Amino acid sequence: MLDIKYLRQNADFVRKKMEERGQGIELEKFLSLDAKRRDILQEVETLRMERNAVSKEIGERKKRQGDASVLIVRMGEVSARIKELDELLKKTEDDLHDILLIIPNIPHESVVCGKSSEDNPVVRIWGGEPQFDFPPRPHWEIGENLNILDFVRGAKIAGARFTLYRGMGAMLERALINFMLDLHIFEHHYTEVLTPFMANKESMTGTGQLPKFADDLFKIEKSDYYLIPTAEVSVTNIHREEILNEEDLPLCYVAYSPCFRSEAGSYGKDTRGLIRQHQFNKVEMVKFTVPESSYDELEKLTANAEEVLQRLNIHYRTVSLCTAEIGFSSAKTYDLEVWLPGQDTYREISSCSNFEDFQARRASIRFRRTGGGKTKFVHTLNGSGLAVGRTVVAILENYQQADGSVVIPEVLRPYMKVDRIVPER
RNA sequence: GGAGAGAUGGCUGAGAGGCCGAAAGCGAUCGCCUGCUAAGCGAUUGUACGCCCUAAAAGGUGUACCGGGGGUUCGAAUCCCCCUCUCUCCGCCA
Repeated sequence: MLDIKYLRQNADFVRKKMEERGQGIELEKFLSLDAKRRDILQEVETLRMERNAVSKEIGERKKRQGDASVLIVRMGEVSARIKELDELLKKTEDDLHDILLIIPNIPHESVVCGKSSEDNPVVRIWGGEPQFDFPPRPHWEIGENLNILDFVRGAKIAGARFTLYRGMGAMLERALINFMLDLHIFEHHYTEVLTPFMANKESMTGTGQLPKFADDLFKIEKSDYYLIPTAEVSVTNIHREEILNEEDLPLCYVAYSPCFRSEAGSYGKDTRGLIRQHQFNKVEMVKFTVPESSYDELEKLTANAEEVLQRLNIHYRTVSLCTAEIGFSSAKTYDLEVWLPGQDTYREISSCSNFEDFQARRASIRFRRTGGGKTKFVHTLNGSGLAVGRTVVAILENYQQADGSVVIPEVLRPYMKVDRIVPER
């Protein structure tokens, strides 16, 4: 959510930035509602001032056994008018709020203006494509041949876009979760949290999933709960409606969670394999920082995510999303795209974003400077570190062997107890 | 699921229709005092929104806020209704 005063005073600039995003917003409606709200507020507050003064007078007259009936009658009228205006005010504020909640964040000045993923600048490339003396296969073939991924039974149990992991497949997923958590906890010094996997409407609104993206979420029937689409929701909302101390910042959390996404509107896209699932595992990093250091923290966060791929020794590149591609709540986002030889392409495996105060304002997450002063909104950041299912994909495809086996990356062997997954007889 | 108790500022905790943005204490900030530290003394000490002033702050002023929403009343932290959450007991349960 943008600052209402900022929006009022910089309407033209915001309009321009939204056009860069490819977003039209209802600025005129916002401005007229905003003006209307202030008109009503002035009238109703003047009336309240009168009511407060006269009510006091009534109390004093009654105490002195005086007659207050004329005043009481008049205040009855004033109160009726206040009630009328209050209703109008509430309606106006609700309408205003509705508009405010669906305006995206303003992209940071370093974000390039673009129209599609073609325009995302590549900022780094790490490693190189592995060479195969056989045609590399896609992970779904590798996984099925090894009998570690069962797409048919996953679909039987739940439906399309669900997968059953089996044997070393299940263990690989679990090893990756632990490897990533251990790295971020012990070497990058994040605090581990394990959160609820469902969240309420307030939390979903706080991080920006609601109200605009309700269709992307799974909602639990007959309740106010939604399955989280990312741990970003539950972790960021840890501090919703809190005032933090400057000396405690930055707060850095890491959380494992399953993620649930309806994938509405992506019918027919990535239907094979693990790439696009209704449920997938992710290790997520979340930071709460002071405004002046949030972009430094974004670089560190991105480096922390990249470290996972480097330790796994898998080729990837880092891109900076252009204005048309960054998410609704984000001011700047780096995507990590991992190389998938079986599909001869790069695929997103992590997304690291600085939301500046956009989420903090929605969720009312503030901090107080050491030594006092006014409270300010923190900056929030998050990044996948990494999407676990897609990491399994990357390992299967990058570490596949001619005989159909898959070598386990060095760093995972302590977790896996084996150095290779071989086909079952 | 049943029965009961509660929710007040950064924290603890009073207040039970008007004198309440709210006692007291703690904490914090500033100042004084003290050859260190501790103690002591004095002052200040919420948030949001509007308006005035301002380049912007500061400042002034008004309104709202005592878990959330409705109601009663000239007037509600206080009375009534609904909801949420917390705690205790019973039942059920991993």
